[in-house]
Amino acid sequence: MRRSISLIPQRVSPIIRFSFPQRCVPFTTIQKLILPEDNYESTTSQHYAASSPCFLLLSKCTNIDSLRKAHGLLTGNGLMDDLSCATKLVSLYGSIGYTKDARLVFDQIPKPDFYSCKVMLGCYVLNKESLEVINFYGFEWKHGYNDIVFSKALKACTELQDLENGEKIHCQIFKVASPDNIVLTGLLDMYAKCGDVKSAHRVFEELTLRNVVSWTSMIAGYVKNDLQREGLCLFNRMREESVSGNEVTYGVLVTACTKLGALHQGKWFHGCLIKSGIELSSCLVTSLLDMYVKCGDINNARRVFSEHSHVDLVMWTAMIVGLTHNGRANEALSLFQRMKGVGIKANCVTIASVLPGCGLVGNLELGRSIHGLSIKVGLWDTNVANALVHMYAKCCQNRDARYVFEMESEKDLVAWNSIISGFSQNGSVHEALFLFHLMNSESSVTPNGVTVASLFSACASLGSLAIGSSLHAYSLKLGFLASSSVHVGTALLDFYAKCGDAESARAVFDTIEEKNTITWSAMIGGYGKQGDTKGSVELFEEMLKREQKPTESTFTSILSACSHTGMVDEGKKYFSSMYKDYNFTPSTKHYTCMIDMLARAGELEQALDVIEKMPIQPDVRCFAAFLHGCGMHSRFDLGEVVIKKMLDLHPDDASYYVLVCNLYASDGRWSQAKEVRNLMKQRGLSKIAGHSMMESEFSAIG
DNA sequence: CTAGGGTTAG
Repeated sequence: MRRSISLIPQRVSPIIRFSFPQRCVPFTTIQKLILPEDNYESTTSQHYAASSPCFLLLSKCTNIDSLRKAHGLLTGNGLMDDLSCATKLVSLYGSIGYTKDARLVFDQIPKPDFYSCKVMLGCYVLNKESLEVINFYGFEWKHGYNDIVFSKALKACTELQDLENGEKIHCQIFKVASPDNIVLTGLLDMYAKCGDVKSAHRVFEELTLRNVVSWTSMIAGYVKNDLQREGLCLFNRMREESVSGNEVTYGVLVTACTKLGALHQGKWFHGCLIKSGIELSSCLVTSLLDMYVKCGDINNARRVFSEHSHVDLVMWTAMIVGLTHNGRANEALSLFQRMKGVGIKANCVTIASVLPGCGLVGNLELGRSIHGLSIKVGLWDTNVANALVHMYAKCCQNRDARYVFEMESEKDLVAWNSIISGFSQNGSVHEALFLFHLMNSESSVTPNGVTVASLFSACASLGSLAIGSSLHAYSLKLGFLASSSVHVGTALLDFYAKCGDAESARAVFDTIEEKNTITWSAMIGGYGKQGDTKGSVELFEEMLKREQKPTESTFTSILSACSHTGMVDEGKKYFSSMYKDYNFTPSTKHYTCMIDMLARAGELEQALDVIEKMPIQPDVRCFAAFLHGCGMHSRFDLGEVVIKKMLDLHPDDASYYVLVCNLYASDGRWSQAKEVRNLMKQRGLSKIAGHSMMESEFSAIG
């Protein structure tokens, strides 16, 4: 059928016929809007007479200008009383993002029907205005419900994390309808995302028909709420019921492995994916990449990264974050530079991910330039600001940290924690404590476990038993330890251990339910610090028995414990076990322990042998340990051999000269010590004397 | 109706 302007007078258009000429609307305007003859059919609504000229006019409007023009035209001619026109207008405004205009039109409809209400709701849904969806649903909905309306309303609750309204909708669903599978899956998803896994599971169990989507949704719900093991169990059940997973399912499972640190299991899922021939979407590739890199399997991460043809921003970011988490911040930073070189533009997430790396390696220059960049291109949100605060603090730029912090209009919990933890770590312990005081007195933000964990480590470096133990009492009162969080517990344990109170440390250790390697290592180190090598060794053996995997730093703790009490044989055993059984490459720290251990025990030839044969460059601590041993055992002959070598290697570093001075002084050779001091002066070197601190006043533990 | 990367803690 030919539909053109010539048909209009013959169709149902008394209004047009009478009103347009009367109001002197230039006919050409409408002509221009309506004229194209193509695609008329495709823009018709099933609900309204396609022939309505108003509708015809509107169906040609594709941008805000033409729509506003048409809107004015219709209003001016009193055509807005027509329900179909008004509804179409609502839908069009909504489709191009003008929900406020849509609502204005909707509110002028004298008697909106079910369809027009649905269209209005659809506008909010389309533009992800979840709050409006809920408001509209709650207050204006008078026209009955159907599954689609329920689904949309539930989705809005999910996005808003609005469990309360979600529960109300749940009640309504069963009052008025027998919902279909899609509504029920939406309901399950709402509960899961709002953190109510129990209700989600109840809905899931009551489902008569479980498909991939409902299984996946339930598994994802578990994983989102940190119940990875339950998620994996459910996957087994799913397989028993012969439902096979799709790419979404595997994505969720891989994420579960990442959270568990279960590299082996994750690899197995990767294998399943390859075998099943499921195509790897970017989401899935990112999950795999994230899993490998966060589990420390950098090689496989790199393989996934380089084998994927379109590496997008999210993948780059995942890789940067993973490297940083694995103590490879420098590689992360160079990856960030490479990403810019490839022409991929960072967003807020990337910025917030790179900054911790800058703080970790103390790359203030890059940190500052990122700060500048994010201001210049407007990449700014709370997370970026918080990351900047922490970066500046880590780089000892307290003023800058404080500046960015003060500039934040709404300081959230993370903002306070960022500055407090940053100051705690850079040695500005009193500033950290002062900010904690401000946080309590001048903000509405309540501290959490992260806050006190930071402060515990601050107290540890201050050696302040008094402040630390009152903070312990405070934490008990506020319940930060009741949930037996590993983080807080380990920080507290470490605090007592570093203050030399191994007994209290052990008491805390025993209350931590889910101990991890860091917990064990801290306790092993705690015994060592107190000279209780037996305690260290026993705990280390127990750790192995419980199948807790030691890390490099666990070996540092145990080796240093052995060195304190001269347990040379045990030390040698653990050192060789470290690289033979656990495949760890010994670091300078490990070598230092060995040198210290041998030197204290008087095995100075062996110690010298270690220095000469170690595959990495010995640092100042290695030499210090050796020279200390030389002093202890009056082997100045060996000492002088090393001194010469050492000063040749590091002629400009004052700390090495100090070692030499100390050695001469320990033998009472003051004149030679003075000579070295003079040599330092000549070369323009100076060193601030180091000091250690320990509070002598002890108070009861709260 | 289900799926990817982020800031603070040991």
